[in-house]
Amino acid sequence: MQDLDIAAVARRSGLPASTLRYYEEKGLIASIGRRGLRRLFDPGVLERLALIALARASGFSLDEIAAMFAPDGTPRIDRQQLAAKAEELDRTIRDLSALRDGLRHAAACPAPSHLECPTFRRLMQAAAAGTIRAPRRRVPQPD
Amino acid sequence: MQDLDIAAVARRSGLPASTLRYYEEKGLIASIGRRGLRRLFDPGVLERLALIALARASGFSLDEIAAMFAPDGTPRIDRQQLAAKAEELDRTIRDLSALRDGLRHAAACPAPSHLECPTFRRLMQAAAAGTIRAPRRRVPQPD
DNA sequence: CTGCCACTTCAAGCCGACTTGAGGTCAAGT
DNA sequence: ACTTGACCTCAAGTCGGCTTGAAGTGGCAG
Repeated sequence: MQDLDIAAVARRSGLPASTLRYYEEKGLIASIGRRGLRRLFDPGVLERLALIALARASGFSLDEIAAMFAPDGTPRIDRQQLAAKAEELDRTIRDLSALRDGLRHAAACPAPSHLECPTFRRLMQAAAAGTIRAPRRRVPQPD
Repeated sequence: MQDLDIAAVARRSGLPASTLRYYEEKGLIASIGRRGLRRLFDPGVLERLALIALARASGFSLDEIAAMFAPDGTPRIDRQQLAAKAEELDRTIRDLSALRDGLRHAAACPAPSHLECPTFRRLMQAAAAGTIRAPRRRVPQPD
C-alpha cells in the first residue's frame, strides 16, 4: 500500500488538497485510481509536483506547464524553452537590480525630497517609459 | 491653457484613459477641474504618474502607493519602506538568479532527462520546499 | 450496523488591476 | 443650430490560480 491519498500528498508536498484537485483537473497531475471516491496517487506525483513548483517559480503558467508533459505523462521539456526563460529571467534580474539600487540610493539620499534626487528621477523616467517591466506577482507563500 | 485633458495625459504618459480614470478613482491622481464633463489635469500629474510607475515596478500595490501620498498630495515616502523593498528585491533577485542558472544548466545539460540531472533536482526540491518564492506577475507591457 | 468525518463534486467567489460596454453629455467645428 | 465624437458614468467582465461552501458518499472504528 504505497499509494498516497490526497491528504498524504498534501502533507508531503505542502500543497492544499484543493490545489491538488485543481491541478488534476488542469491535467498537471493524474491520480492512479480511487478507493471509493477517494483519489489515490502514485508516490511519483511528488516529484512531478516539485517539477511543477520549479516551473511555476520560473514564471511558467499552469497551461504552459501542462504543455510540457507528453500525453503519457513523461515530461517533455524543451531546452530552447528553458534557455528562453533563462533569458527572460536575466532581463528581469537586470531590471530589478536597477530598481533595488535606485531604491537603496533613494533611501540613503540626503535630498529633501526624492523628487529632487537625479538618480531617483532617472529611475522614475525609466519606469514611466516602460523600460523597467519588472513586476510579477508572487506566488502566495505559506507563512 | 497649460492644463491637460485626459487624452493629452494618456498620450504623454502612455497610459490608457481608462487607467487614468481608475487611478483617479483610487485616489492615486487628482484632476484639478473640469471643462464641461471633461477632466483637466495639471501637467504635474505626469511626474506623479512616473512616480506611480516606479513604485509599481518596484512591486508596491496601488493601495500601498496611495498611502504614500499625504492628503495634500505631496509624496510622503518612507525611507525605511524603500530600504525594506530594496531588501525584498534583493531576495527576489537571488532566487531568480539561482533559477536562471539552473535553467541554463538544464538547457545545456547532457543528461537524457532533466530528472536525472542533480543540479536540476536540487532546484526542484528548493522550489517544492518554497525556498524559491520568485514569481510575480508581470505588468502588462505595451508591445 | 452505525456513525463519523475525511473525502467527493460542482458552482461560485476572491484578488488586483484594469478593460469593456451601454447609454448619456456637451464643447467645438461647419 | 446642428452634428460629431471624444469624453463621461456605472456596472460588469477578464485573467490566473486557486479557495470556499453546500450537499453528497462511503471506508473504517467501535
